[in-house]
Amino acid sequence: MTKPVRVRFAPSPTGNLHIGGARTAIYNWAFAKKHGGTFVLRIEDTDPERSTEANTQQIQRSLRWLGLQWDEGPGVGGSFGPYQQTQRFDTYGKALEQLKATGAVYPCFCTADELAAKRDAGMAAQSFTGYDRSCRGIDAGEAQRRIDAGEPHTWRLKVPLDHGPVVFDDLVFGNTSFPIEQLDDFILMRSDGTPTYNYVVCIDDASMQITHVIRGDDHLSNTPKQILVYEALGAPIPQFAHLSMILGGDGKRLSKRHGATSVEAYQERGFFPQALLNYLALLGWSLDGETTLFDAATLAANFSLERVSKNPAVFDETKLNWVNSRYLKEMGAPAFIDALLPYLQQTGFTRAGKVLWGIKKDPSGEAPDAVHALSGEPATPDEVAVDVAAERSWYEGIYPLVAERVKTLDEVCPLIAYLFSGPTVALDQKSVEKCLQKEGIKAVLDHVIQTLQDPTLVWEHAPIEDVLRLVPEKLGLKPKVVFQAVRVAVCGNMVSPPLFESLELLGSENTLARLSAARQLLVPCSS
RNA sequence: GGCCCGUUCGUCUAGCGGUUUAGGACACCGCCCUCUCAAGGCGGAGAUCGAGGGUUCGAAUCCCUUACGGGCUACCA
Repeated sequence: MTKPVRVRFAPSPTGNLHIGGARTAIYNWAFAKKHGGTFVLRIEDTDPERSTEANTQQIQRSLRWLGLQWDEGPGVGGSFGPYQQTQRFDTYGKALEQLKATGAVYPCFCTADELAAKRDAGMAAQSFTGYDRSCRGIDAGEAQRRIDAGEPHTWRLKVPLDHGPVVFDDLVFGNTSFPIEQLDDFILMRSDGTPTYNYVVCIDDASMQITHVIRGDDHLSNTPKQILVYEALGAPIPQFAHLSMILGGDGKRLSKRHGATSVEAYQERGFFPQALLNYLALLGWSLDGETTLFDAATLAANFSLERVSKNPAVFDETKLNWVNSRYLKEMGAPAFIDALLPYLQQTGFTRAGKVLWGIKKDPSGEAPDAVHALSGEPATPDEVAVDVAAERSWYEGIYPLVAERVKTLDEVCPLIAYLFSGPTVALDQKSVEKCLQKEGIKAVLDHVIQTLQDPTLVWEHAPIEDVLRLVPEKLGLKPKVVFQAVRVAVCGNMVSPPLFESLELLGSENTLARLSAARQLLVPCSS
């Protein structure tokens, strides 16, 4: 009979949930699901300087967004709470009393300055730099007198010198061993009465009955210390699985200077949670070495720590983009428009009634020219939402135009801006020169206008294409010449989503207005 | 400095002593398709498995040494 699996993700709310933390959470979640276990969320907020409630909330939002719902923890409760360390200080105090009673700890009266000096000396001697255990030999009675006298002191673990190497079988790294003499009598309780990380993590994992500790490998070297605490406590030692870290493109630890590192940033940039989850899962784990696309359920059903890599992985946004684009191509128009709504609202694009009208407000100034050229009063998010609801099928028509052309949602609006600028469109100068200002283009536009003015023409992309294909034939021109001219005249740029579908969405009125405008441009003196 | 960990195409990885002329994916290059851009199809280039020693009939796979990278060495987590 093996105990039911209980794992935890224990972020410290000193920032947003970042890529590395998310991957740790994903593996913990998947491991729990795979074994029918419990996934616990615990907030490690013992550092009051850097921990904030806002970060605590943000981390939870990002986890939920990724679909990693915890079974126990903040917001959902559980029978091992509270799940925030700042609310568990009495537990740490009680455990310390137990350790005092068994003589596993001792008070240390060394000051921070004294410790620093000792450390420097050890460093200079090029040897062991841990605590020299000078207070370990202080007589118990004297120690008590000094404590009673109010002398500041910390509580250190009395490392059993005759212990022999601390060994454990890491589920990722395998058998790992640390010489006992390398472990110093580290502090469990600070002089201000707050507990240290290596202490509380043991108390919490023990009292929450965590069976598998899956965490970053920056904790690999801390593990022997923690094992000593478990032993002093007489508590069962969980299984450990350490995860190698995620690096930036330069091989250095991933940090802000590599660009976006928070889950929230990727959410804002238009990545899908399933795609991020999928990509992150692949950073250090593989399903079978062949499969790259899978959903959360497949991950949960197949996850295994044995297949977790020991090597640090470089975070490659290009591949994330590709994974995201695959999800985008599969999702279908309804889901796409739902996901796109916030971006439309931010941009202020609306399709007010029969007249298309676009408004762009881009304070960052990073949007392409086509977007900048639009002007007018921005539509409010509510107006956009109302418009999208009212013109749902029109909006869904956008999906096939962009689904194979963008990788993330934030690329969509710049690409479709021309659909929202009504009877006029901003013309890209270079495109005009290349595709419009050429011999014979005026005649082309005349033919196109005439053709499209046919009142019997059904304004849908297939019939539009059928009649327009006749134009180059009649004029003895290459189709490309004709269609590129129309594209620039109507879409404003020589690069755009598919032409005939665009004309359909634009409607005959706007299409013809733009064609006429372009024709005027070519013949300034003509009325 | 000490201790611990890691090292397969540019990147993520498969590989757990012979089935490997080291497989897949992203990126890259070419061709096809084509109204642009994409997408898609087909094909290509790309790792002597960090290096050097062993063990073995046989090693990317086991052992040792070394180089490089990373972590811990805090009254941070």
